[in-house]
Amino acid sequence: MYVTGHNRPTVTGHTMPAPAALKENSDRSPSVSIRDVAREAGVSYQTVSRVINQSPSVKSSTRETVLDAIARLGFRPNRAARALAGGPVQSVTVLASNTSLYGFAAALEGIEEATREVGFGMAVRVVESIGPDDVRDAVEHALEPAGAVIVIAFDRPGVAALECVPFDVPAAAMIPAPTEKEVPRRPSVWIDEYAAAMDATRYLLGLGHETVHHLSIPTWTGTTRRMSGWLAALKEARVPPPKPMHGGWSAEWGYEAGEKLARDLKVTAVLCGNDDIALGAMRAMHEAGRAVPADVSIVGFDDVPFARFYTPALTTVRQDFKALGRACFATLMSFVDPARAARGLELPEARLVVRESAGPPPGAPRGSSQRRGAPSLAGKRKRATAQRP
Amino acid sequence: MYVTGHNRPTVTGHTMPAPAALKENSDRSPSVSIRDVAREAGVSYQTVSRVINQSPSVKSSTRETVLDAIARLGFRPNRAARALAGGPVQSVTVLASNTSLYGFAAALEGIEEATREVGFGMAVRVVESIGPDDVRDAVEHALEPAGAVIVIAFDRPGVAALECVPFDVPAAAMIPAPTEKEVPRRPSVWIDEYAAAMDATRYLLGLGHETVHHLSIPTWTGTTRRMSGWLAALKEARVPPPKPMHGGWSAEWGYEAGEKLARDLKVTAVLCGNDDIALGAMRAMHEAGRAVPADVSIVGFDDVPFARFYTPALTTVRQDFKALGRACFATLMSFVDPARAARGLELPEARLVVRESAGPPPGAPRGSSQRRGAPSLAGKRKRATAQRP
DNA sequence: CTGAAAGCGCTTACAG
DNA sequence: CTGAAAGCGCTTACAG
Repeated sequence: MYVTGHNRPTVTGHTMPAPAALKENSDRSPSVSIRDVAREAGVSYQTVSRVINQSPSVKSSTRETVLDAIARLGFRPNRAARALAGGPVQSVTVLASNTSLYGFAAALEGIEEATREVGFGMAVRVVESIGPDDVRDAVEHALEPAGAVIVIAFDRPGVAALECVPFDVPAAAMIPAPTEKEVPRRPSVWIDEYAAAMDATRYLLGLGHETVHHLSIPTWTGTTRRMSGWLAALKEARVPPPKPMHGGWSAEWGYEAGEKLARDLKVTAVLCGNDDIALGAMRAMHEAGRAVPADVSIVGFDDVPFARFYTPALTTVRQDFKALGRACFATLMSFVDPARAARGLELPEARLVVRESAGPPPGAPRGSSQRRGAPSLAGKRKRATAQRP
Repeated sequence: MYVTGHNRPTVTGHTMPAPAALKENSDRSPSVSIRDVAREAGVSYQTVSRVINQSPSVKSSTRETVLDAIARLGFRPNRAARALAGGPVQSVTVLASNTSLYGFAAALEGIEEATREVGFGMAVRVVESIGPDDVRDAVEHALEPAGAVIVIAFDRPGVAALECVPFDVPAAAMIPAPTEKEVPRRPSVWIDEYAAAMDATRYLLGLGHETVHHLSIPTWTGTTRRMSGWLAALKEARVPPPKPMHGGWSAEWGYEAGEKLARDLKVTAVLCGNDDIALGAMRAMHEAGRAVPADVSIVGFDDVPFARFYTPALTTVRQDFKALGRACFATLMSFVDPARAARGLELPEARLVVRESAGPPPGAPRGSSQRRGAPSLAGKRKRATAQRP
């Protein structure tokens, strides 16, 4: 009895309005060209071109006249023509393996905003991890209409895509923080989560936990900056590091890993590679009858928008992927159109946000919970500049 | 002591590789044109054009020769030129007020997949709700490189954007399910959640709740199909409907609304307009000391990927926005390129997914919990076709 | 089935 | 400061 039964199609198509209706609604002819504007303004079409390209060498009175004509006619330049005629780059194609996971989606938002502000278009192409050929295909396909490329290279497919972008195409990438000696081969931006991961681990240790386990995000270099920070904090406290686990980015994987960890009663604190993993791990703990944070503390990474609404609210490390997206576009612009590139961008650092999912270990003596003191949570910002060495 | 202190810039830019390096990595000259291919293949460039456009009127041996030359030279057609020369539409611009909220992001994913499959490009432009002029601006801006437009018109800014799309531009929209008499003015797709909302409400009533409250998503028509379904189930049970609340889409708003509801001890069941609102409401209940589902039952809408990992796992109504995105692109294609449009698309219906966040009201007599029987949860699918009446 | 023409709407040089 | 030329890489007709 609870089953739906519509009489209406769930997907419908309606015929396009009749041509007559079309005319009424468009207040200008489909194609007003610069020649039309030129005629209207009584100048040559080259002058119109100069005006729309903000050329400084146009008398201001002429400019006014042209601008008026443009407004009257509702003219807007044709991007295809501009691109074809060798005009400046006006669009970016973003290559990513995913567009809905938090980090990716937020980065995309940042890029979109930044492109919009300077009148760029933004195309998006998902690159799946089928194989090198497919990646190359995807890249080439994506490049066609685009002037420039941004690759979200947080994961394997992303990195593969980045490597397939021909070097004659202006490109910038968002990458995992490289280690000290690594030098990205492309203009790149990243958030270095080393210090924040160290903070988070110290915080857990400070709460009285014997050790801290780590559920890592996937890595193809065998390590991540998050992992290094975790390791460093453990080393600092002379605690032998437990073997980190890794295998996926998702809550599903976090759940599976959490199930394993839940069986070991000595596990009382887990630093997760991202909030999705943390959510899955919390769920697994709950199902195993291990209360969070009473029995086991969970700390995430990223601070997804919903983290503060979880129960318990998730203690996590905040990262500003949106700002990172903007920064990436800015560094791309510094090559493509230096004059218009954003300068002195502020990229907030990753920082620990303490909420409810971590606490003292079970049976910890009262007072040991602040053994090493609580971390400072004041928003620390650092001025970072997209620079060209 | 927990404060970060990097020595490395968080944002870096690296110089572009030297021209020499560029050459090495690009296995073809930057611009191989159809004329180059024609020369290589020993045919005229028109023939090349025919081959890349899958014209049937090319001798297959000629086609082979040309395809060979294309592969050898690494030729790929220039989209700008194709568009300018009046070639067929090859790209879509998606207009949306948001790209990261679940429904929007999932729809975008579906559109992207569908475009990729047919070799279309996809641009994305966020339309902010600043004012009609800005929307029109955004639309016109977005249209430039694009051949066609898809508007995600779930909310006000989306609807405003849709209305600004000139009728001479092929466009399709994803809209809230219209009421019986409404006739969308554009080719549109939607999910009708009436029946599922009714199911959910009946389910709650069946659990023994006196009534069901509703935290609605924003609406500009005063109602939604979700609300109608909720109302219908209440009416069916002869329960006078409590006044629905609305004000936002977010967990923040759900939290605020939940705080108010938590004060009223007679509130034992809440149907939320989406899962974010539900998450916020659950959190508010938790903070108010009202256990979910022991004291109050919460049901969401959408089934976001994390709903099953929440604690309690969220009982909600699943909607397939990704499929909706694909369907929308398919209906657009049926106008733009009927031959290549996907047919007989399957769009899963919205359906209730029972998990843990709803249960009998506090103090309910044992056995009343199934008063009206449990809903069938079997996946019901319905064949829906993108049709042109 | 294939070739020669004209042109899409712009932008760069190049002239004055 | 402004105008006349050539051409970006393709696609449509139109011819044969």
